[in-house]
Amino acid sequence: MGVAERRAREKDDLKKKILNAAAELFVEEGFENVSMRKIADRIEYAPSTIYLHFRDKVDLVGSLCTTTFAELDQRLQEIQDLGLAPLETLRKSLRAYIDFGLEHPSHYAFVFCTPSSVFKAMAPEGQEQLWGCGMGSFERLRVGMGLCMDTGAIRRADVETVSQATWLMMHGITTGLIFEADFPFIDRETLIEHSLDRMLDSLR
Amino acid sequence: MGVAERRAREKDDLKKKILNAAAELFVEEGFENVSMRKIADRIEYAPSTIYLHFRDKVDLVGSLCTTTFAELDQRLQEIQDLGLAPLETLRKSLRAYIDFGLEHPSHYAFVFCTPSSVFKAMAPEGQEQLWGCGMGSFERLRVGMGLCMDTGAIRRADVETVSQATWLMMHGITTGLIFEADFPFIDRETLIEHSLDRMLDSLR
DNA sequence: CAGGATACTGAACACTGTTCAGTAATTCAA
DNA sequence: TTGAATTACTGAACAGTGTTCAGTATCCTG
Repeated sequence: MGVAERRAREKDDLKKKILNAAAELFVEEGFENVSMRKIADRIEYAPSTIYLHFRDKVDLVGSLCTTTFAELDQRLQEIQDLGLAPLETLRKSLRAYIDFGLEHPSHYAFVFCTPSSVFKAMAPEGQEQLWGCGMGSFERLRVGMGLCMDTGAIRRADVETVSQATWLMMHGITTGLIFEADFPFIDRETLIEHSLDRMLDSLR
Repeated sequence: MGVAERRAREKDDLKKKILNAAAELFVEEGFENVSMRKIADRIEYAPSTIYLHFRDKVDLVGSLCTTTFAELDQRLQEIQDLGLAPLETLRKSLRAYIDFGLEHPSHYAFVFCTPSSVFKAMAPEGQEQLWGCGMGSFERLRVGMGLCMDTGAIRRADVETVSQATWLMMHGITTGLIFEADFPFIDRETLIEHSLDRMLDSLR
């Protein structure tokens, strides 16, 4: 009775094929320029077939981003597992976050620079997954921040306030460097490291 | 021979009418949901008429944003004219910037969260104007920063580096609060003031 | 009043996301 | 080996988008 299994596998294969094609187009041309027809063309199926596997375009791209952001979570986990001093772990995590965003500008921009109204149309489960992914990463920041305070690496303050402000700044660096590519920024490495220095210094 | 003048005035009136209608729709529904047909409907003209006054949609919205961002520049000028201590001027300016962004989320998002490729299609003059507007504001930040160093209000450092990093952080606060409206942020006022405190403290 | 400039329009083109009736292929039961 | 039923997939259509352009209607000038 392996028929059902094979069928399910084939179904899943096509879903992955769609996601792959979409991912390619997404990084090649950005969200705005990805169309269902282009995706369908690339995998040689009719556009309507995609709708048998995804509720709509946002659901598809959202699913794509969930997968990619899981990678960020993994990277943060790995850094945490290194067992470094809390402040060092925190700094490496912040840096990893920024680097991740710059490596996946389309994904980052879609998740954080799309009006929330767009996501409201997503399937609740997909919405939950994407949201949970982001919240998981923020949770890591908050915990790391608390640890730094507990060990006296930074001065004691309201963890929530400090974490949120830190995320906002970090987000600004990422978003700014993604979209303002034409701005005459100084050397990117210098700019990021300087910003991190200041963000962490202000916590001491 | 006032005919030409009257005609020019009428032409300009219609242009303003278009801009007004677009501005309304822009704040009501955001960039994505503004369509040329909706604008045309609102002013009771055919969609094609708009193209007699604007090269394309980006040109129209860009023109809109240029006007709005001129207001920011004016606010910053006013703050500068108050003749306060350099550090106080700087802080008030940063705060004004954030407030401006939060008051005009659609404009801010369009200017800073739109792929630069989109602007490349704009008329060179409009592009120049919008760019100049943003650069003007940044110039103000840089000058203010330099003044703070000269008077010893903050420690001496590379003005360009410090200004760019500061803008990125400020931009993060603005963008983050605009798009992540669903995130359970703490009290907005507290969050902004705390962030400004830290940004400036790290410069002392 | 004729002729020319100007303002404006309607229809079309090529695209978009999305839906759904209908077809083709595959599997299962008799 | 058939017939029925489930499943997979498609083609055409709908309503929307930005944009173009031939053609009309209005106005101003000589």
